Amino acid sequence: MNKLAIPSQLDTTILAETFRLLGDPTRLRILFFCLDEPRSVGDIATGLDLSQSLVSHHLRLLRGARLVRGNRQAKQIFYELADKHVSDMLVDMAHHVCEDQSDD
Amino acid sequence: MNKLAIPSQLDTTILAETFRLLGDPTRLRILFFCLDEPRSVGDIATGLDLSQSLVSHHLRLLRGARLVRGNRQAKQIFYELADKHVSDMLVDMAHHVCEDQSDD
DNA sequence: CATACATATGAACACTTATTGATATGTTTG
DNA sequence: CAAACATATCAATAAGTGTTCATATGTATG
Repeated sequence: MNKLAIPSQLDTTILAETFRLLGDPTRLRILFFCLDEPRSVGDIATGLDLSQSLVSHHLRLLRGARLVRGNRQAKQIFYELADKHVSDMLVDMAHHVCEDQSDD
Repeated sequence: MNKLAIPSQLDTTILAETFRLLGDPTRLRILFFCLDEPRSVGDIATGLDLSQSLVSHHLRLLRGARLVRGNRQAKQIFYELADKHVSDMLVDMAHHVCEDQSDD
């Protein structure tokens, strides 16, 4: 794909779908919480003060979009970001937004 | 902010807000359409086959988040991405997602 | 100043989605 | 195999959002 080419309508839809998933504060917090090390569902729920059910629901969406992966370890399932692309995306965007904070 | 620091809850909210706005196919198409050169509302509507009203509504949201800027030129108003940060963000993410397309 | 053109706004609707509470599935241990 | 623990799923609800249609605001021109 060219540097500044307008994505096809299909690509746009896929891209939007990814953005949409990242566009929820709870999901973003879950992602950042799993950024450094894999975390179990329970740890996420406790660490972010969310219900286990809610965490599981969000993880399903994130899993469906291949933004996270889960590895079972006995009874627990540890989730981490799917790959370096995803984590880079998050970190880059976080930087963009931080440097972007002009007054409103 | 540190490279891998977990953003504060406030930052997370702001970041999510930005992602959320990018998470709509129509808005994304508008943004990409204005990526190379400023475009009038009418041009956007015609070029993307959207109603003038819809384009205007979306532009208001994008304006509110300082993702686009509009410059009046006689009767028309030309919109362009707010700054290099925003365009870089878009291009970077587009690349990420393109390289990310594994089968599902 | 009236008309035409370009953009913005308001109300309403259909639709999606985040959250909760209850329950089911799966996994280990006694 | 039963009990305990961890995670996933189901159903329901409340809140948010994209889109449309009608109308208003603003700007130039005769």
